[in-house]
Amino acid sequence: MKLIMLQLRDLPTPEILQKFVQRYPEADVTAISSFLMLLRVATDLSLALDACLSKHGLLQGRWWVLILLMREDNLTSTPSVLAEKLGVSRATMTGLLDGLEQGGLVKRVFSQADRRSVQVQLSAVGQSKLDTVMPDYYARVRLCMQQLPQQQHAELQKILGVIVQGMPAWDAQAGSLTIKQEL
Amino acid sequence: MKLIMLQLRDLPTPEILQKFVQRYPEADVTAISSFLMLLRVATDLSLALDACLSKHGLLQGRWWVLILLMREDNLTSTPSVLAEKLGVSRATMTGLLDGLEQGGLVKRVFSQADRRSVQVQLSAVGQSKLDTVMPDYYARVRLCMQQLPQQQHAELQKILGVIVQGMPAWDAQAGSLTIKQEL
DNA sequence: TTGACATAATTAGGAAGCTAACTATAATGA
DNA sequence: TCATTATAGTTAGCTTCCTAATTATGTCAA
Repeated sequence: MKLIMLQLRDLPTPEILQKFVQRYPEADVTAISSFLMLLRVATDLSLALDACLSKHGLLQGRWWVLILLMREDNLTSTPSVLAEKLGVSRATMTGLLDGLEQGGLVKRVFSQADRRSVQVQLSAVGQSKLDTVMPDYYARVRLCMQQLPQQQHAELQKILGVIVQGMPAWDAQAGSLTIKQEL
Repeated sequence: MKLIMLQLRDLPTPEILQKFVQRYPEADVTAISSFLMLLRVATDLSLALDACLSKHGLLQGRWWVLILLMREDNLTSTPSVLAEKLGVSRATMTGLLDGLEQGGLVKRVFSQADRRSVQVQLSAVGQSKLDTVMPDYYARVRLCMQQLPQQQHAELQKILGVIVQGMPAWDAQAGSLTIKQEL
């Protein structure tokens, strides 16, 4: 499943929200505002991240692969596991690894134990690329978050946790409510 | 600029974060955790939205266009304005409108005032499609947010506002810090 | 008036994701 | 044992985004 988030430059004004509530009474203005702001801020952050990475000649997908490899003690993993952790298809991971291998940032090593499988290894060049990019990335994350006191971070993370826990409700019950709605 | 957010299924454990901090001392674990959780929750929400819309035969891009049109008093706008508000290129908007027009959800009307311009109008079919989709969408947003008390919504929106305001720092100063870092 | 520039929309071609099909290898069980 | 099924990775073809170029029209100032 492809995940494209649009930029939503134009959040609804209170007047517009009111207009929608009049037509659709089940709308909860507060919940909708939070939902839209969340999407909006996240897409802005993701765009900023893209811009930062592109200065270093990297794309987000390939960069996350490098990070996932660096997390491993032996700097090594397999395409399937990487795809799973990154939430992309194995086909997409093949493409990401092709790009990284071409740039010499990772190396594919064929496994003796299971000849279907491939070990992907972060190369010295890849590690060195991360050593250039990560300080820049971390500095930017720190800067754009620095107005937020420690206390608020905890609050934000708590709130996000609550939303995550509420997400199963999204799939589970909304359908039946809709049916009730349409009767 | 294309905006693809990967799913980041695998947030770093405290141990892994610690490992990264040791190599990159400028890393701020709290800020990074907030940053990653924010991206993670937003992508989950966006995926859930996709799933909801696809049940109604819609894709996110086209759906947002319908909403933008419905916000207008005369249900009408132009491709340029829609592209601007949605944060996509005009070329992409052409494609979105092609799809919507093919399904009869919008109508292109050539303007007499400015013959370069096209007026895009939400059709009765399009309005009726929204009348089916929006109650379902709003019900789901309400459900997945319902564990969050009103007070927390205000807190969340305040925090997101602070982050948005901090974002210029992302582009402005990180570069110089990086240079200092690399000396 | 008309030449230069600006603007609206589209078209053409490329990037990076997806699903489905394919190849090779491994595991299972009658 | 060996046919069936499962798994790892890749390839092929599609989608929807993008940028750049194109076409048509409008604006402005010499």
